[in-house]
Amino acid sequence: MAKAVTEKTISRKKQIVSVATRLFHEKGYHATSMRHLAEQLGMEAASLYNHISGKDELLQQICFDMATHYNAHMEQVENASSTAIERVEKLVRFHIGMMLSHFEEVYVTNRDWKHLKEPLLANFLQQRKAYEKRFATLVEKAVLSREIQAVHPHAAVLTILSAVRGIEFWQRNPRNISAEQLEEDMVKILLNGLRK
Amino acid sequence: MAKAVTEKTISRKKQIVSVATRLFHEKGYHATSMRHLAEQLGMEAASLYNHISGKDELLQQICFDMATHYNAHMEQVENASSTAIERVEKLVRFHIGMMLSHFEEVYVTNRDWKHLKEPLLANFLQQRKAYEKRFATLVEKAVLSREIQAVHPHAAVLTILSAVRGIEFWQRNPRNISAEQLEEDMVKILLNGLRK
DNA sequence: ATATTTTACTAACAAGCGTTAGTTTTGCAG
DNA sequence: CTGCAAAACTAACGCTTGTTAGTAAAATAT
Repeated sequence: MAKAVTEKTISRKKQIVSVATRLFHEKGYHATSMRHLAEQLGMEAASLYNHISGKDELLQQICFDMATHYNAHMEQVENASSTAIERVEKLVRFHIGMMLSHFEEVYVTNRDWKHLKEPLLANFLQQRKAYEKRFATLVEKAVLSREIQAVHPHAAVLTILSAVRGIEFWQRNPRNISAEQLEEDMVKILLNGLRK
Repeated sequence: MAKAVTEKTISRKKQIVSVATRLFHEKGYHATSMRHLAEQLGMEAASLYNHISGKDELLQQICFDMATHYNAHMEQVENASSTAIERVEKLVRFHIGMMLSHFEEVYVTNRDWKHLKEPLLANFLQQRKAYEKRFATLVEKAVLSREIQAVHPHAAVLTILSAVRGIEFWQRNPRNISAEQLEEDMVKILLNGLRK
């Protein structure tokens, strides 16, 4: 054999996914063409197919990478020794942190997962649903132990997850307020909103 | 003259915009083709151009309709005789109501405004920015009159607007919880979160 | 150094896109 | 009933899309 699937092969592929993430974020999945993507990488569109099977795969890589990342963190939070409300706060801060440090991937996943193709679309949706369920269970525990007020756990999760998503507006216009203050204010509103 | 621009002409155009809204919501702006849109209306793609100038115009109609709607309501709230926090609550409930009653238009506007073409894209962004500014001013007044805790007004607006956007997840899966309870829980979390 | 594999290239495909031109049908006004 | 405008049709345009085939260059292993 000539070269195992090591370093450079992988790094080239990762590079492609990385640039694709940026373009998908800027223009959206369907409005991004393989030719434009190739151009940004200094190559021809046809050459991309030496590294990936098709445009689909790029979106898959992004979305399922995120899903795996989220699930891994959820496991970690569930296994930590904390009160229920502390776990919820950890999740809130994690999601805020992801929006700040992995903005483009999160953004693309949130907006373009709809364009995944069918066996994987169902898989993705199921993972997302399961994640929200685990999140809701943690909120429910905090309600039952009277650490927070009586809200429907699903409504709380919905509110939290989407509030955090709003950081995308801040990313477009980050001058008014620092990332740290945004995080603190957002945690303040959401956690104080849940408390009694 | 044969027929003024009345009833039927307008209603046909509105019908087109209405179906386009549904398709844009389902598939996104770029993934929706004029041929598919026409098919859903029982006509040929070319016939659409007797009613609209192009695909762009459909997106414009949707986005600027929403912007006008929002601005009109903002004016109404500003002129109402209420405390600052009451105004904020009115806005929160208005946005929740819009997500529930005009879901598809709001969704498409939120996601696809990026694809507006240039003189109008700038116009839209400026309107959006101005709206957020007016919203933030109301929050700031509530902070200054000590009705709510000291948060950065922009962070609060960001949190509120995006939390409400999360109703799109509920729309996909409305069995777990009623619209009314969702609204009450969301208002509870957000308003209680703002209060001291 | 040679053999082998990986990666890039050029050229082209079939399909789909938004849109226009020209024509026929429909439907209301006089 | 006639005339005219609105709204549908067919056909086609130029262009872009994702992707494949075949080949040349580059990089690696022995």
